[in-house]
Amino acid sequence: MKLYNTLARKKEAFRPQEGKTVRMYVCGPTVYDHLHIGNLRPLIVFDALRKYMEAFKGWEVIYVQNVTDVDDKLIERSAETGDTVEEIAKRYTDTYFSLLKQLDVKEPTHSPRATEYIEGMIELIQTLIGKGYAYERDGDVYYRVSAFKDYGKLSGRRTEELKVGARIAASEKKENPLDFTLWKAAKPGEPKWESPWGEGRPGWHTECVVLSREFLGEMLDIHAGGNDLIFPHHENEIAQAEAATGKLFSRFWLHNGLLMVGEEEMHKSLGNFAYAYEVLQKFGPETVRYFYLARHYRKPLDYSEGGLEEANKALARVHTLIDEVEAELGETDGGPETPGPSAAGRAFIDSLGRFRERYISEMEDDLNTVGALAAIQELVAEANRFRSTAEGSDRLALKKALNLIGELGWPLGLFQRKKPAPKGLQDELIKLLIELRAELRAKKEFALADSIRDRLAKLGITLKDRPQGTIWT
RNA sequence: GGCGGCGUAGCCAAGUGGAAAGGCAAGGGACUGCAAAUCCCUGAUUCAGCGGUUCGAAUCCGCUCGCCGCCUCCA
Repeated sequence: MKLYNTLARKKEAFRPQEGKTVRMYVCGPTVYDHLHIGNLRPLIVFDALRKYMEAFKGWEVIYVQNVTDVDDKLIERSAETGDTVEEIAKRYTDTYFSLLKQLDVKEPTHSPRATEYIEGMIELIQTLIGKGYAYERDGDVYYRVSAFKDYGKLSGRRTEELKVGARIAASEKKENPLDFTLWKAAKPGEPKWESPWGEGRPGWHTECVVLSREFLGEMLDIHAGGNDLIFPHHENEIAQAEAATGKLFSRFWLHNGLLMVGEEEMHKSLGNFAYAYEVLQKFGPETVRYFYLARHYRKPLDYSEGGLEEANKALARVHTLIDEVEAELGETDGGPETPGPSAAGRAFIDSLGRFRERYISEMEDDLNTVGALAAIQELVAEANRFRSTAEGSDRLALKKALNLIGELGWPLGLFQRKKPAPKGLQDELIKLLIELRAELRAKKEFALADSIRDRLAKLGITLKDRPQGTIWT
């Protein structure tokens, strides 16, 4: 498949470096607050990529996503609330994982907490100092940007351009304003670990290098995150990893576009954000996923409730088909006496393969989920046409369409069928009411018939009269 | 100032050299006792504007206009 590689600035053919194993790392959250709705985009998009690779390419994806549980933001939060850094980290790590579950994001293979790998970070910093890529000043350690000749290769920046007029805070301790912090000496009351340079904590940029290497080795297949991380975060990761190992750090760098509100980026500091859990409460996880996947992942996406409502309607079109075919055909396979499909039935079944091919070619082209959804929508239209004309056992072919929708929807986290409700007394009672109502309708006693329909509707049961009979969902 | 990106129907949005996907909204029709759903039909002679390259351009090149992101923490 082809993926747009930020490092090459173009789409490139992707396959794992080794066999069928994909080593993939996605930058995770700093757990100082609930996620906002914009934070969900990489989680959903790269989850879809991972699941597509697993389901359609037959690759095994080792998916690593860090949890940053020590950071300036956590320390600030602790000072504001009086809770300890540990308490805050625990609280928001828990809400983070429950959010993933709710969104049907497959759990990462590994979700390392930064604080559990401090030792490895210290070792990396020592290696860098030993090779001349870092230096210590008063308990802080800085990376010597001038020592790494490829600095800027990901973001397309040159160090001589960066240093002029840079907004980087000048520090007398740094040799060069571009140098970034690898180890920060602890101030009183801050979380701290012992190190050769005294008590302190690692810098954020060091964390991802160590955590990825721990589980994925020295060369990753894919490193992904929001495009706001390209500089400086990912650039600084490359500088550390490649200086330490002399090897390419990641073969592919994937970056999603940001969520916009009006004409500007959604950001906590701008106060224009909505919390993810609030939006999920209002619209539900599947609608949120559809909303994101209906726009190509590299482009900016405008957030609006209108956009979510539209996604919800597009989604409903698919679910109507699924629910109604389920309601009509249920678990039946027609039994052994069922004749095979007619010519029309066979033509419909054959057409399904074309939608599958279209879906695959869209997904293979830099994860074009927008085109993939269009393929599914066209499949739904085709199935609806077939549904309005097919007769008898031919209608069983609709179950093949449902199976295909489920298969294609799996990587997207969409259109998964609900577990079949156990057949019970309720089922029988509803059938009884439907039969009674049919008799009333035959006698043109519509007022009573409508009353049955209305009262069932109040119980959450919708009746739909079809040429094949009444179905309920 | 440097780097990157965007501008496609009323709205959202794919497509990036060879007949303008899909969704939402709107109008007309079919089906229906009604309802809900579904189906059919109606939409861009055109892709911000202007030039150029090409047999052929929304797609490539140049210029202009409008907008956004990064260059400090950010997904």
